[in-house]
Amino acid sequence: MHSFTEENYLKTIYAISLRQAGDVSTNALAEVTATKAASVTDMLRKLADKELIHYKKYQGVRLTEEGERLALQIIRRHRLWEVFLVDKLGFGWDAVHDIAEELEHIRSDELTARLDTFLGHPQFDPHGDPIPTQAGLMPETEYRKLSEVNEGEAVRLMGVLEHSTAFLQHLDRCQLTLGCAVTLGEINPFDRSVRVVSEAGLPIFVSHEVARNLLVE
Amino acid sequence: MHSFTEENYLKTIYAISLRQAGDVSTNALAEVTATKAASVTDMLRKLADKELIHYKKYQGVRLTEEGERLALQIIRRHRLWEVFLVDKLGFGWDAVHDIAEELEHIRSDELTARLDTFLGHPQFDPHGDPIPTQAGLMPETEYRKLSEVNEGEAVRLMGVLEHSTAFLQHLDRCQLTLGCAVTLGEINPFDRSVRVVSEAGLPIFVSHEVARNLLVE
DNA sequence: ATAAAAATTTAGGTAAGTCTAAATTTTTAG
DNA sequence: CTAAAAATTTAGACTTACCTAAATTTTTAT
Ligand SMILES: [Mn+2]
Ligand SMILES: [Mn+2]
Ligand SMILES: [Mn+2]
Ligand SMILES: [Mn+2]
Repeated sequence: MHSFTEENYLKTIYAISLRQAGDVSTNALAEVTATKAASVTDMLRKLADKELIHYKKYQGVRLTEEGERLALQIIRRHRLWEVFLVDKLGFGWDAVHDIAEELEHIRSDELTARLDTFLGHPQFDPHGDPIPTQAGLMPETEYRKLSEVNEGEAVRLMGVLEHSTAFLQHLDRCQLTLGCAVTLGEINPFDRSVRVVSEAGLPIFVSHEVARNLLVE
Repeated sequence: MHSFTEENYLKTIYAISLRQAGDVSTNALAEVTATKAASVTDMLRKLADKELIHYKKYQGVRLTEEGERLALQIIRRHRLWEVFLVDKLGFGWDAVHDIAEELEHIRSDELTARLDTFLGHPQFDPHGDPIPTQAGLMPETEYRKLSEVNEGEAVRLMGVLEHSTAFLQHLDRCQLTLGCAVTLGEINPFDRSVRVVSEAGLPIFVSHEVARNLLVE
C-alpha cells in the first residue's frame, strides 16, 4: 500500500504536470509540498523504486501509467468528498478543501463507488473541476479565462483556477456564483479591470487578478 | 494535535476500562493494539507527558478527564460515520467498522456537527452502541445479555457485544436483526443453546456463544 | 518468606519522512 | 567556452512508532 505522503506527492506531480510542459522539477515539488528539496529527492527515489514515476537524477520526474492512475483515483476521491461536504452537509465551497485533503486518503474502493452513487454521479466538484471517472479518465473541459473574453460577449461562470478561501469568499461577496450567466462590459485599459453584468442586470466590477482566475464558457 | 496512534490508544484504554474494574495493564493494551508491551510502554510515557493518562510505572493506566474527553470524541465520530455508511451509503453493518476506524480520525469539529445533523442526531450506531453526546457524555444503556434471559420472556434485540464481520453475518443469516422482538423458548441444559421465536413465529436456534454476545431489553 | 513466574520497563535498533549543511551536477552569462 | 549561479543530490541527524533482548519489578506459590 501507499502512504498518505506518497499519495500527496503523486497528486502534486500530476497537478504541476497539467500546468507545465515537460518534467516536474524537484524545487517545484518542494515548493508545493512545503518541504525542502532534499526531502523531495528522498521521496522521488522511493516513488521511482515503486515504479510510480520516471526519474533520472537531476532531470525531473514524470508519472508512470500506474502513478497517473493512482493520482487520478485520489483526485476523484477528493472531488467526490467536496461534493458531499457542500451538497449534503451544507458546507460553503470555501471551507471544504482541507477536509477533503484528509478524506481523499481513506482507502476503500467500495466507499468511493457508493459515495459516487449517493451523490448522483456528479461530473464536477463545487469549484467546477471535473471529477475523474472510475475508469481513471480525466474529463476534458474547454473553458476560457474571463480575462480572455471580449467586450459584449455573454458567458457563463464554470469554474475557478484559484482555490483559496480568501478568493472564494471574495466571489461570494460579489455574488459571482458558479453557473451564473454574465455579459462583459467595458475593459478598463489602465488596469484591465472589467465590468460584468449579471442575469439580474446587476453590475459587478472585476479586477484582472480575479478575471484571470475565473473560467467561463 | 494528537496522532492517529495516540487517538487509538486513548480509545482502546477507554474500551478496556469499560470491561474491567481498576487500571488498564500494559499487556492488555499490547494485545488489543496488536503491538508489543515495550511499544506500549513508550506510548504510555508520551500520553502521560501530555497529561492524557494517569500513569505510574508498573501500576497500569487510567484516562485523565481530558483523555476521556478525547476518547469519547473519537468514539462519537466513529459511530456517527458508521451510521452514515449504513443509513446513507447502504453498506451492511458487517462492513463498516474498518472504514470508520479511518474516518474517525478526520479532524474537524464542524464536520462532526454537520454530519450529526445530516443523520438526524442518531442515538445509536448500527450495532446498537450509544453515540456519545457532543458535550462528551456516554449515554447509559441497561441491556441484558440474551444468555441471561429466562425461558418464556419476550425481549427485543438491541445490540451486540461482538463486532466481527463473521458474527454479524451469522446474525444476518439467522435473521436476527436489531430491533426485532423475540420470545425465549427452552434452554438446552447440556450446551445452554436456546430456541427463540421471532415475531413472525419463526423458530431460531441460538448457541450460548451467540446468546452471550446479544444485548436485549 | 522466598524463589519462580509473570508483567513491565529499559536499552539499543529500524523505517518513514523530515531537516541542515556540504558536495555535485546542470544551467546561465559573460 | 568557461566561471559563477542555480538546482539537485548526498551525508548525517532527528522524531515517531515500532521491534527484540535484557534488566527490573511485582505477583504468585510453595
Ligand atoms: Mn480541493
Ligand atoms: Mn492529500
Ligand atoms: Mn465500529
Ligand atoms: Mn482508530
